Amino acid sequence: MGLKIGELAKATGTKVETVRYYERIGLLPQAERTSGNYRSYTPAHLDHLNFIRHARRLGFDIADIRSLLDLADQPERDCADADRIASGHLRAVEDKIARLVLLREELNRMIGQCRGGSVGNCRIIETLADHSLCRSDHAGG
Amino acid sequence: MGLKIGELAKATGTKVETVRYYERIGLLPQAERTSGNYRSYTPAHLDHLNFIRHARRLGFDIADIRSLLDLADQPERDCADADRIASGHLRAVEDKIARLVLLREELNRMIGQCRGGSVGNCRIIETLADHSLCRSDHAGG
DNA sequence: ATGCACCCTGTAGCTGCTACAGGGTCAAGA
DNA sequence: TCTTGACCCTGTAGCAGCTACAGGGTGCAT
Repeated sequence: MGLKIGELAKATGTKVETVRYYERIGLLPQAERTSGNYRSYTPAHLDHLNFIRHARRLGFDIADIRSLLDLADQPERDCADADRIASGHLRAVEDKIARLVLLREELNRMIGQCRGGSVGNCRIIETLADHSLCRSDHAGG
Repeated sequence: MGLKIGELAKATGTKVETVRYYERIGLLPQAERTSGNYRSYTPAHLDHLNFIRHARRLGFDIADIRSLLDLADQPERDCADADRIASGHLRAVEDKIARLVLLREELNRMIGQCRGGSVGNCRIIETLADHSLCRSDHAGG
């Protein structure tokens, strides 16, 4: 009657192993078993897993998803908790972007200085080997 | 005479365990040992580790750093190899930024729709639970 | 009876470290 | 000489979030 794990996986764009993993870590509730010991999933499981997958695609980590699922189960609770989790994640994403943008600039600078030729006078290798750059984070602050 | 591991670590802003890890995976050449079985590092090790740390700070992975170190050891080789590695990494960084920017927008939209109140009508939770969004990547492409 | 697609459990691997446990070494001080 | 304490050693397990086996069982069709 219920969905088999492969069907659930296909319906949500998840790998079978990942579904089992979510169950093992307690993110997805245990499924009933058939007489042959196959997992048998309900539409509620489908919703649950869709929620998880969507949150994962948005970059939420497992701990956050646990909290969000908890909240989703208690409709009377204050939305502020969900807001806090999402905003915290947004800030983390913004931080990551900022760090990557700096990185991109530094890489661009490095690559832009490479005028071809042999490794012996390659600016890329030189930059990486440069002593004065090696601990700029420590020297600077 | 040479540097002890703690001294090398301090001089490069690395943890002692990390230095041992780099040696174990063959990224940093083995050090001589003292009579008491302590590792004894040379200035060449210091240069080598500084190179590694700088490349790591720029986000290069271990495999790339291995290649870059290889290149740095062969000054007669064509710089294009170094350029290829660096440019490939740059592209990966740009990809990551692009994906995170999309993520940021989606998170912003989601959070912006939250008008407070109870979880029961929280747009954040609703968005995550929304079926139509759950496999948009499949549906759309 | 046989083949095949699917399911099961358990465990190891991925990246780049980090953090122990349980010991040994070495220089300084009492 | 003994002891303290900072350092060093090896080996192994843990983090996140899966992924990929090995080695077996189930269920349906032929």
